[in-house]
Parts: sequence; structure tokens; C-alpha cells
Amino acid sequence: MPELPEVEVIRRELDPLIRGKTFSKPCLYVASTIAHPCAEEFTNRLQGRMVKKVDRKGKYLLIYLDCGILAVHLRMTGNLIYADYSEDTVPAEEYRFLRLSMPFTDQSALHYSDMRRFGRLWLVEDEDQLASVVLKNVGPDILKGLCCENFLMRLEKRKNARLKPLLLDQKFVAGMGNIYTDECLYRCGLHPLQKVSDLSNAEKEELYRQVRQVLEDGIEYGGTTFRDYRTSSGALGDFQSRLGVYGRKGDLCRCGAWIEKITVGGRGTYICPCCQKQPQYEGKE
DNA sequence: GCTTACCTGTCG
DNA sequence: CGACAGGTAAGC
Repeated sequence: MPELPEVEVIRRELDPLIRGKTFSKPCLYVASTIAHPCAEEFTNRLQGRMVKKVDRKGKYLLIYLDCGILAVHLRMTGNLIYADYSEDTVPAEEYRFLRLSMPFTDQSALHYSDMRRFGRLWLVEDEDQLASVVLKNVGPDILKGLCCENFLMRLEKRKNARLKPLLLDQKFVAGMGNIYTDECLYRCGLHPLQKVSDLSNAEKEELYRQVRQVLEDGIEYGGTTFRDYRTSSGALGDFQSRLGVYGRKGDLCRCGAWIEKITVGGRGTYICPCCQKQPQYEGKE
């Protein structure tokens, strides 16, 4: 479900809600939800821990505790739900796919629900373990640790890569997913199968700008709700109304051409065939 | 690289 | 009924 903007919207909402709260005993309904350590150790060690802040790297939500870090990856359909029982605002529908409940010592709780069960949580001891166990294949966060020079250097090392698979590679840069990658390339007028080596310097710099801009726009509009995405208080995103190509096969582009759907790297991919020209490569393609 | 696997639901 | 879904890891 979520890409960087959705996780960031959740982070901004969740941080003031749970900062300073202390976890009581969690209740785990689906053992596979916990990636590290084992289920029993996870619940034992989370109990009694106090939330210091909620952070993020790429698509990982990082809940810093007075001792250790709770990391969450929502994958496709994961949802974090904040519930305050003195207000009772969360609709029962949100609890259909409940996998883990993490109550606080007051009358509130953080729940994890996940229809497809792909999402995972980790509880690690410190930054070192976070880096080696959770974030070992995660590159710089696009909106945090990535200046233009760094981005251009990284592109230089991946000259032969095609744009869409590269942007989706979290080790290259962290945060882009299927929706925002398509939107980004559409805005740049670049075809997803284009190779890095064919870009001009100006196009590379524009790619850097748009990679960041499309994510910032997504955050500004509260994320994209295509199906399951909700913020931690159950709100829907609004960026879906501002998408240029994603999910819009058959619609008209500004230029008057029909938006098409193709497959790139096994992912459904939306393009304007007029604004994003198919690259013509010689030989074996 | 590509394919498969992990899961469950929805849409055509 | 098959195809597909916002993600990633593993195995050719």
C-alpha cells in the first residue's frame, strides 16, 4: 500500500499522539507479523517501553523507544490504527484484519491490521541492529539524505539501468513505489524503459527535482488512497484525485493522447505514449 | 534481469 | 473463473 508519502503522513499524525506513552502487554494474533525477534521475545520486550519519537526511513516507520526501536513496514495492505477508547472513533471495519494489538497503559492503543499479511514489525536494540537487521538493503531516503550531487553520483553507477526498475530499487534510493514512480516519470516526460545512460545532464537534474517534488506533493495531499490506505486515525488520502497517469488507462492526457498501461519489471505501469516516448534501442532488446 | 512466493480480496 | 493489487525477498 504505502510509499514514502503515505508513511510520512502516518508518521506526522502518529508522533504527537503516542509520544511519551508506555506500551503495556501486546497481543499478537498472527505470529508471522513479527520479523524479529521471535514472537514471545517481541511481546515481552515491548511491554513497559516508552515512545520517544516516531521517525521514518524510506517506507519504514521507526518508533524510537526509551530502550530499542520498533520498526514497521506496511508492505501492500498494512495499516496502523490509533485508537483512543475514551473517544471510540475507529470504525469496526478497520479491525477486520487485525494482526497485532499494542495497547498503551492509558486508554489508548496502536493496532496493526493487514489484509494480505505481507507487512512486518521488528523490535531492535539500537541503531546498529536497526541498520544490520532491518535497513540493510535500504539506501538514502529521498527527502532526507539525498542531495542532487549524491543522486547524480548514484545514477552514474547505474548507467545501464532502466529508469522505472531503478527508481523502485530501495537500495538505490528509498521511498519510491509504483504510483509515485509512474507519476514522476510522467512529469519528467521520460519513458520507464529509458536507460540512465541516455539522459542528458539536464534530464538527470530534472529527474532529481521531480522525484522529490512528487513525494512532497503526495505528502501535502495526505497520501494516495487507491484501496486500503488510511492514516492512523482512519482518514483517506487525497492525492489520487491529482494523479496524472496512474490508474488512468483510457483517460486523455493533457496532450490529447490516450493514457496506456504497459508492464515494466513485472509491474503495471501507466504512461502517456506521446509525452513519454518509447526509447529506440539497437540490437537485442 | 525475470519469475515465484508470500496472502487475501476485488473486479471484469 | 482468471487477472491484478500500493512491496520485497529469494531463486534461477
